[in-house]
Amino acid sequence: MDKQHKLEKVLGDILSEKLLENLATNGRIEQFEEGTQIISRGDEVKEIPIVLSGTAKVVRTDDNGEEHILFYLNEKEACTATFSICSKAKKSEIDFIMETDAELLLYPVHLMDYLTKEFPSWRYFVCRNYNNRMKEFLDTMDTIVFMKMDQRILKYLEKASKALNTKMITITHQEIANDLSTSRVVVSRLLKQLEHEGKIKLYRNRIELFQ
DNA sequence: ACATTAAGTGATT
DNA sequence: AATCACTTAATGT
Repeated sequence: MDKQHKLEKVLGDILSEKLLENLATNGRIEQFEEGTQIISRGDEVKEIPIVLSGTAKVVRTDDNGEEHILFYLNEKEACTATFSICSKAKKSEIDFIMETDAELLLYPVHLMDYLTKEFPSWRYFVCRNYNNRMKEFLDTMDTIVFMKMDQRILKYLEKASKALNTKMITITHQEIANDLSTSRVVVSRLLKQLEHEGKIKLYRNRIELFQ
């Protein structure tokens, strides 16, 4: 199968004919085995990778050599981090590694400005990629907030306990939810969790604070 | 006993 | 974490 057809098959529904043509002539398609690393932090990025099949991961390695996965890229996805490098030959902030055997389209970075200028569907493609990342980002934000909510509830109870000068706080889950602008269900669940941890004891309309 | 309101749960997004 | 859709438990009348 020639390059043009392969690209058309994977990206045909989001990229225009002309753009595919350009990608086919200027880019190259290459197979990589699982575990292959094609970009390392500090490398000068000359080609932007777009995943055609398989999965790649973008990781950041810290000073201790610990790998932290930033995100995975599946087919039709390109690394947003490499977009930002754009025309300027900048150094990579990340490592780019194959999570599975994968096929990539590698496109010269110095031609990207041209793509952005000439092809609306390329701009759309870039936005779409940014969007995917943003969604992921919001998801992780949610989990971060989630992890903090139980602490917020505990703090809230301690504050109430101090203010009312009693360990037995008369309050409903709904009221706590309103004050912390979350839902009653969430409060109930986290309170239950705190109860299991032995930090509080639950009653109807009352919460006893240990400690 | 019955209705009302608070709290608990599982499944989904 | 939020929301939905129930279920269950506690209380008031």
